[in-house]
Amino acid sequence: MPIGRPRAFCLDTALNRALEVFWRKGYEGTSLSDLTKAMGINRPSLYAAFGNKEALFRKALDRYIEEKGAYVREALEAPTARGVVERLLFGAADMLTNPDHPVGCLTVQGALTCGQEAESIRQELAGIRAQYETRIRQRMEQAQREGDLPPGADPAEVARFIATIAQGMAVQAAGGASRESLRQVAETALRVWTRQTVPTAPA
Amino acid sequence: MPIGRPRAFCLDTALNRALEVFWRKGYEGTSLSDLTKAMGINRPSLYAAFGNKEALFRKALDRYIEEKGAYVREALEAPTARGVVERLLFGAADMLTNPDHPVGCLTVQGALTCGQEAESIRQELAGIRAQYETRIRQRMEQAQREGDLPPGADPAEVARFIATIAQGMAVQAAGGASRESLRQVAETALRVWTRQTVPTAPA
DNA sequence: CCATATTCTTACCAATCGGTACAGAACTTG
DNA sequence: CAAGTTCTGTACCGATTGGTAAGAATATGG
Repeated sequence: MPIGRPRAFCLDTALNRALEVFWRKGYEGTSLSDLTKAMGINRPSLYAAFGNKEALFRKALDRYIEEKGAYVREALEAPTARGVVERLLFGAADMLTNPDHPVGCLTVQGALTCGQEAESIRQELAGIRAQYETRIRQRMEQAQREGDLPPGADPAEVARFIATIAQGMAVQAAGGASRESLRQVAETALRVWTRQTVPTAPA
Repeated sequence: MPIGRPRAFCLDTALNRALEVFWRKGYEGTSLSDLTKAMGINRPSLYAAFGNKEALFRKALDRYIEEKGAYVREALEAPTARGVVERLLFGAADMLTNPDHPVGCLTVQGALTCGQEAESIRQELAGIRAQYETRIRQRMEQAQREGDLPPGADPAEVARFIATIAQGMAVQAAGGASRESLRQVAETALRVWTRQTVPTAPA
């Protein structure tokens, strides 16, 4: 046990509370008072433990990606390209509407736009979304090497398309879309999966 | 000409400037100072002419829908279902990346999440997005009556899928996606259009 | 018990937030 | 010209923003 007065709150749960608030209200929409109230601590405790609002957001974002983004990592490990997409889209539908936490996706609704002071947060989130697309593309390239994706298909195009649908689902979730409706979107996308990966049908 | 001191600025261009700022920074990310600076007027002039920040946003939103959403109305009037979708998606790709105004879609990035005070704006935007989907659905129902969409297809499902893609494109645009990449997404979606509208292929 | 180290609480900071009071300027009407 | 009306500019409002100084409180190591 470290020397000095012991911390009266749990870092872990406090961070979880902060994540929830940022998730619901976005970076700019969340005030320090919102945070301290939800975390059950005073302002100086927050600053001592997490730095400042921006640093706290980044820590919450790390946790979000680690925990709520776990399904993405698992999906990318599915044996077939089709399985990857299936897990990505249904995983998104479930995560985005999970009643155990706020709806939608933090990387989309955290700061899609913002004032000057939050610009670096906005860019970080955009970078994470870009990474998401990149990882799908790399997985599709692998699938193509493995003969799992037709040689004529464009992995980048497939990845962008899937990422766009997933991000659209995030917008839908932010607007209150039900899990069933998002699952239907995933189903629709999957129904055409095989066809979609073939750029041009031979005449 | 009305009695009293004449207004020293143009209502129309001032509103356009306001729209541009809200579009770039979102409702919460835009401050009164941002607005007055961009509009070239002082605070009391803004309040006298437009009410308050929220009323100004709503007026800017009206103009946005009227002008930048024109392509949606035109798209819905295309003769075939496929033509409708084609115009919707390529129109979105072009509008979302038009260099003459901010990138992305105001109804998506204006206030996807927010603090308490902007809640009514958030809901209004969500409602407009829902309307967008509804209008597509109604057009697909019409197409189905006209035999333009297979009887087995679900107009609501098609509409939701198209709306989701369009909204995903808006997120991509907010992240800096190029016009070409969004056009590619539109192309990908259209390539599978015919197949997609047939729920289950007969065995 | 003392010294040291860390956290907690209270109270505060300057800056900015959205919004407005007020006086003078600029116009029309008579 | 004078009266009436509306806009503009300055200067301000209370509330809230993110962030912190200072001292009391609580632990460990001696």
